[in-house]
Amino acid sequence: MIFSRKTDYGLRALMYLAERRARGPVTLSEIAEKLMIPKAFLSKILQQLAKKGVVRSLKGPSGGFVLAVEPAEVTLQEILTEIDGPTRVFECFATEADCTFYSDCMMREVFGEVEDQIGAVLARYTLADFRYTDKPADSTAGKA
Amino acid sequence: MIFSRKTDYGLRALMYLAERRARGPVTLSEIAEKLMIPKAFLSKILQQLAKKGVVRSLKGPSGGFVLAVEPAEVTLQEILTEIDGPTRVFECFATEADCTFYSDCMMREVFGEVEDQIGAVLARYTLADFRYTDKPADSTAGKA
DNA sequence: CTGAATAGGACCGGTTGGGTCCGCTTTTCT
DNA sequence: AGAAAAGCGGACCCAACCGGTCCTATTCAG
Ligand code: SF4
Ligand code: SF4
Repeated sequence: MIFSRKTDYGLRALMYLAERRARGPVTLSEIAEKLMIPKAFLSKILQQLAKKGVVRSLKGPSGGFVLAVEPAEVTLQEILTEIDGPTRVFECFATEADCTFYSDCMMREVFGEVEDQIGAVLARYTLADFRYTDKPADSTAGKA
Repeated sequence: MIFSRKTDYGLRALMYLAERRARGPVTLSEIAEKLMIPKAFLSKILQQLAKKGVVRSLKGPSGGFVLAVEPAEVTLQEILTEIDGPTRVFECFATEADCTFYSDCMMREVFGEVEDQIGAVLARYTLADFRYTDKPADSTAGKA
């Protein structure tokens, strides 16, 4: 599986942050709770994203995370790369010496093509396409 | 990584078998040796392929493996599916209850699209496109 | 100064990928 | 019939990785 839970968590968190952008930093706890993501784990993901510059993190009280990019400006491909590293479909593990096919390998070619196609799809979407809409007050909680 | 060593080994073995098709069964040992694949491991892969009907296996002396399909008739997609199972790019692990996005999830959509694209590429090739050509007598062995 | 917040390192249990071993069965050859 | 040459298949093994936890250090608002 190319895209893991981490991918999912990270992307969802970014969607959430995109929505709250205007309203200042959002705490880890809030995101984790609303999105039902294990807090400690999400923390790691967000830290990573912070280092890559996708989000900004503010310490101290009234701190939290803020999206640092324009949602429509960052492609899904970029995001996934920052979370999971470049999308690798296959990696040739041999060298010229231990693979008969090395010098003219069809597989490397085809798998390269596959990777390109994936990239192409992923590049067509931006974070702005992934909208978070707040739940309309949980139905089990009596409202009316 | 979607495509593993197993994929690589299996596909290479099939390429080899495609070339030797006319000349009767090829033994596991021969394939393993020529292709530099761990014998016991390759055995497993070929067994699997035999059960799926891609190759036929003959026991006893003068036995071995024979390709059971027409190289040009079987797509890369089919082959890889038999070796590795269906090409899964992402699997949603949540249910309606634990993911806020469930009912209208963009990710599932996009990842589905990605899978389709991969399938499309893979379906464009057949085993016949993956040719094995015997090495022209190893260059280190003095020939001239 | 204190408390609320992130940063980050250590650690951990389960799964899986890659691979081995060995005894069993089938088939052919003499 | 028996020996030898194949494949069959189950048990096992190891290392890496994934998902996740925990604990301490740091930073900053009030
Ligand atoms: S076949 Fe191609 S990809 Fe596979 S090992 Fe040989 S060179 Fe690498
Ligand atoms: S976001 Fe979509 S894919 Fe991810 S868990 Fe929720 S429903 Fe499944």
